[in-house]
Amino acid sequence: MKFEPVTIKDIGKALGLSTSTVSRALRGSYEISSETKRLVLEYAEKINYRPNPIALSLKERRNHSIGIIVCEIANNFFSQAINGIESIAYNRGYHVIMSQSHESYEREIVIVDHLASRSVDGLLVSVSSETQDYTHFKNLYDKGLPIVFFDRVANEIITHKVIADNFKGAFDATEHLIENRFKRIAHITSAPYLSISEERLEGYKAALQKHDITFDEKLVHYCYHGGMIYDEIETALTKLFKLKVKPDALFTGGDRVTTTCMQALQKLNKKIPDDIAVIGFTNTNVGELFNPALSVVRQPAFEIGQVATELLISMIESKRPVTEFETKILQTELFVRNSSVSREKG
Amino acid sequence: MKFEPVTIKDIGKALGLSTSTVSRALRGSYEISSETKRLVLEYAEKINYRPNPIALSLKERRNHSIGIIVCEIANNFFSQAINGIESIAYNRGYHVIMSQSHESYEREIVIVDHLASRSVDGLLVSVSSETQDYTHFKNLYDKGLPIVFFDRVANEIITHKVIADNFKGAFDATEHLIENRFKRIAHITSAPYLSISEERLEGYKAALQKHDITFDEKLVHYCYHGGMIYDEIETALTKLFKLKVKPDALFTGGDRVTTTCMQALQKLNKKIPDDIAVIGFTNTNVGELFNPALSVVRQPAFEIGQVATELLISMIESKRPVTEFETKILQTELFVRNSSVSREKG
DNA sequence: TATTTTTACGCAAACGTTCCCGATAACGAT
DNA sequence: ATCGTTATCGGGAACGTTTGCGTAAAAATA
Repeated sequence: MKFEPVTIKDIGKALGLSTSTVSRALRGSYEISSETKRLVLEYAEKINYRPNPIALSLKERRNHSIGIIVCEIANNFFSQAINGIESIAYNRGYHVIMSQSHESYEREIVIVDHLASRSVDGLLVSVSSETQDYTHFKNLYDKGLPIVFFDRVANEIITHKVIADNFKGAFDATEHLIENRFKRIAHITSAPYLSISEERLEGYKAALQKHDITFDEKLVHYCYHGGMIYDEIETALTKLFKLKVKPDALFTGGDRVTTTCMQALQKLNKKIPDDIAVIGFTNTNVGELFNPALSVVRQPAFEIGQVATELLISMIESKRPVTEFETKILQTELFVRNSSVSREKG
Repeated sequence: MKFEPVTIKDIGKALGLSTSTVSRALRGSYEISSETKRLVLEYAEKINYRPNPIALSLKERRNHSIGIIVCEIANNFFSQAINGIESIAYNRGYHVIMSQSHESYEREIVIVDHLASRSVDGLLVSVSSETQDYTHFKNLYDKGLPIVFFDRVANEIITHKVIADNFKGAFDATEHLIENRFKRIAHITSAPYLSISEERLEGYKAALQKHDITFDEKLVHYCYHGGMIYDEIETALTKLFKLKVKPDALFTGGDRVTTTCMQALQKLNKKIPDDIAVIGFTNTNVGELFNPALSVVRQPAFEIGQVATELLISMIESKRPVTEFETKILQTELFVRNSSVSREKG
């Protein structure tokens, strides 16, 4: 099934004009008589002519499309971020091409290669949780393909980056727990080499230190699949509850990690916040409907997407090579609800 | 910022061969000596040659990309459906280009026009809640652009469609409420002209009829923005509670409608299921974490996306015009939890 | 009237590929 | 020696556009 496109040539033939004249008339060039312009415009309108974007891309060596690589779309944070991306891209005349790495390094490589073989003008990337080596990005970037990282960034690559203030978000969440008299705060998070994991861990540590609580390695668990695999989370929780001195609170470092933890806690029959208090990084918009209402650190996902896209497009459209790069850090928001406020201790 | 592409011409120049020879060598044509092939292949590998997909698209008049139009990505059902779409498209070598109508008819028209001006080989569409006129789709479809509708379909257009069994899903949900002794069942749903709304309403009515409960128009409320606007939902609920004979149960017809209803009920201080029982169409995967655990009708979103994509690609790749169309109906799943089971009445 | 300027348009190349049609050489067959 | 084959390659058109350059006719100027 193919559909017969109407081209500039068809207009020319119908009107007895050359393609160049038609092209110029369409663009309103001054060297075409107004009479001819009228004729062309009217006819084009009549047969509903649309310029072929592929031909244009070939000429201009531009696609007017940007590629997005994220781990999952079905994730509150990323779907909101993509929303922000799309809102800017759309206004600037760019298409958005999406791919999911499903947290797989292998797949990320294939996708990058696939997307970047010049079918895309730039890349918006949040790396997979498996990714430790960034040469697949580096190669393309060095060849001149604009890339902007958001959320999970590749620190090795010098380009624009847009992230939430993960350190402060984690610090605030942890301090909030401490201020509510919780002393033994566990931390379940994503893969350790992920930039977000590191930043959040540092925030968590800093809050403990500020309040003279010694950091205990045994209270930190990394889930290499970012909460996508239930068992990984349940195992981590089980281990935590087997500790001689059990944790009385839990700070989770990721969207999926948080909700999966909640499910696992329910299954393990743990009462929140009595058995364990919970606060987590997540962008769910139904936290207040949970039982109990879930305290969360919320990232400005939509804005992160927007800012990243603006930076990317500025790179794409820049005439001269960009040499000054910035890392934008957007503030998180703390929503305190019942899951992190002890009824006894309060 | 642009990056200098390596073309078939560069290879030719470097090796003293014509572009045609290089092209043929790359494709392994039999009329090229194995020695030349080796040379070309090696050199291409060395300089990391990638064929320019844009040039190919221009030649083949194919893009190997499919457009998706949905109302919102940040929606459990759609993000899961897109997941399914992407899983198939990826394997078949297609890119996925996404757009959001944000439930706006105007915007849908712009998007369709934008996407379809031959930059896309086919369209996967779930129409916006505002859309009542389908000529923008019809025009393109008649010109030969393959379109497959999923979830919210345009019945007027004869093509493949993939939907959940909305009638049965609604029937089951309603009957479940009835079997749990609820008698006055309200129904809050999306825009009335949406195919899904109609199908679900019919299922709801059928269940009432089966159990000899007379249908009461006053118990049905349409939310034209599909739950995206909080006030619309709260207003509907308030009206329901002002009825002389108040409803004792609520069946919600959509992902966003359901979660927003839950939020509004919480704000209105209604106890579930004592004040009102709730069951709703939603694909949230945290329903069991709600307070109380939420009963849901779940659509096979991922599979719907997959099937729709398979049908679309089969249309795209079909040599002869497709004349036989099917409407695939996939079964929903009922998850009964506490929100729809009365403690008193049970 | 002869010359210059302006107006309005066409030709052809280019973007990167593929592919039809030749072309050239080597080689065996006649 | 001539011819037909076969193997191997190049030329050039085509996909739909844009654009630099050239040029005829018309208009303006001398």
